[in-house]
Amino acid sequence: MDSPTPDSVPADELLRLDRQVCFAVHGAARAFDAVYRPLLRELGLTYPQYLVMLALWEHGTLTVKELGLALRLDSGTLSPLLKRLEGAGFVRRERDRRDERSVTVSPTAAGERLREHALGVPREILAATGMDGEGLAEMRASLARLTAALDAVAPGGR
Amino acid sequence: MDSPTPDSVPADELLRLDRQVCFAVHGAARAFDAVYRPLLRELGLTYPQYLVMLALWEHGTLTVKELGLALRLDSGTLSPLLKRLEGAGFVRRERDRRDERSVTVSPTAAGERLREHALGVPREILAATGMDGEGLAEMRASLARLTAALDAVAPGGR
DNA sequence: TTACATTGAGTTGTACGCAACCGATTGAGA
DNA sequence: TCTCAATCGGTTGCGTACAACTCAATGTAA
Repeated sequence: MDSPTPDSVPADELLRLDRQVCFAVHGAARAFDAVYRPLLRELGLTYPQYLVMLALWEHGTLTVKELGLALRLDSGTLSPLLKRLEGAGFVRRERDRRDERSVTVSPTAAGERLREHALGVPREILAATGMDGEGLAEMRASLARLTAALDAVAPGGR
Repeated sequence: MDSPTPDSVPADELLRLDRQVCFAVHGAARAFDAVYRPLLRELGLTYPQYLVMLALWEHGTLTVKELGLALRLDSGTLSPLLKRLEGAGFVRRERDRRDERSVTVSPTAAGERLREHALGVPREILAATGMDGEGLAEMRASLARLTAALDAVAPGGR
């Protein structure tokens, strides 16, 4: 499954081009972070913690494994993150009695209350992008295709 | 300068949508990392270190300040990173005699030799994206517009 | 020239993200 | 049943990234 690589372009040239592509993706990711940070700071969350809360608000209870699949994070990232969320009082962790290997994660009452304060975040983010729903959907689709192609090469997902 | 935010869409809905947008960007960035990692591992570089070397191969010598502007990284990230590159023997750091506050960074002979080994990387990345130059250029432009809009809200860049 | 603000690197502390590994639990085959 | 592989969560170590701070060097205004 080879791809269209113009062999006419000198590798020298590509040493600049390839940077711009991946560089643009990383730049956008960090620009997003910079917009999210002050908003989430008021909630006492970081962006990855916010993602976890979004998943829990939607599903109620998830195992660490399920969270990892949903957010593409492994236990090395999730374990300390969840410990901090638990320390902040937003989340409760308990061993699944039917499978003692699993740990279920659920929002506490404080975690549910936090949801109300988070409702305003998405609209501010949307406004900050300066794009409409259509443009964002299109970009999301493009990024999904790109990510899928990259994933096919490097197994990435956990 | 308000943006088109459809107030008809319930915030509830947005709590899922907004995740997908920013989430897709982060996902693509991490998928890129996963493809770069094994390639750069053979060179003894991480991706941010690779970016520094790209900049130095292109410009020969840069100050820490200039590197920070080019890569959007602050001294808190660059200082230890450059120290590791220096420890690996790819880079030389010296105080600028005309302005003792500045530190200039230059590739060593080993750093220059590394460039030859890095020439193959971009083509492999390009192939992994499964996209042609046109598609990538278009995506890059979209991401640049998005990043610019986000930067206007959160000063981000250092 | 002397205060004072500014600039440029560096350091510290916190939080991801990944690789590599560990221990306990569970499942599956001989 | 008994052994062994697979699964799940956790920990450690390393390398970013950012905020907040320090310190030396430089620029500027009185």
